[in-house]
Amino acid sequence: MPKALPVIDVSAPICCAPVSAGPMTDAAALEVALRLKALADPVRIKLMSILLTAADGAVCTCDLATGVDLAESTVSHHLGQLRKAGMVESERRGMNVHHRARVDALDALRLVLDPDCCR
Amino acid sequence: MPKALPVIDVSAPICCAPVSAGPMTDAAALEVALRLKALADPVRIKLMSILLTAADGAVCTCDLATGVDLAESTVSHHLGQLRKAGMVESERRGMNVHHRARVDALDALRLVLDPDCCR
DNA sequence: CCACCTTTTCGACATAAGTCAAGAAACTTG
DNA sequence: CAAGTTTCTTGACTTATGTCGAAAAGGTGG
Repeated sequence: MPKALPVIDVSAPICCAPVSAGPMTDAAALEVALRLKALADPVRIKLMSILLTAADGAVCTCDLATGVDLAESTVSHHLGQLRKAGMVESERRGMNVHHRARVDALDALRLVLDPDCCR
Repeated sequence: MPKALPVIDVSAPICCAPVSAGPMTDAAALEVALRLKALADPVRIKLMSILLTAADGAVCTCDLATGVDLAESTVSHHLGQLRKAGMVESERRGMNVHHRARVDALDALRLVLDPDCCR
């Protein structure tokens, strides 16, 4: 997998380089791929699902760990991936850290994947 | 990465299990993740981009290899991944094989990722 | 049937990625 | 400050993945 290193700030919402606006540059393709990779894991999809459907939209790490039935260190790792890709934001509340899904990032990603985006 | 094997027929368009329709089952999350994983690679994103913007919508393997500047065996591998995930369909035309993007699959995936899908 | 072209399959290799346990870090409360 | 709780980091391990070259498979035309 010898691939260019992810030196990109991928935590900001995707600017604009839809897959259907002409053949993509390598840089644009990498940017999109990095965000997709952050979501391309069953555990992380389930985490997003839990966050998106949570009552007040925010859930602490330990509850997420219970939700996906994995070690907390593993969940922390996955949350780090999602945060690095801008899909989740985290905020400390007392002893706990509450996480919430960034709907804007999800929307931006969906737009980039829209085949009709630029027609 | 000890994960359940992808024994799922992932080449059919996603049925319906949006991330925002309540906490996902493991099976649903896996199904979505497998399709995302197929797209979560810079080369494959660029291939999709080329296919989506091609004049008649279909491109042969060798032209795709030129487009991404990789060995044809590598491109064939990536196309296999995309095909297995239902993102591309391929058809033999004489000596060449022409590939085209499956817009329906892309649309289905975007719908599943829609936070407002079930509200 | 044979020479040639395109595509896929197969090995082999290097790198990336998911998982956990153990320990460090951040915070609260007595 | 000390004890307890939650979270993150680190290290180690196993498995998955992207890449290529070589060879096989599929198709065309003399």
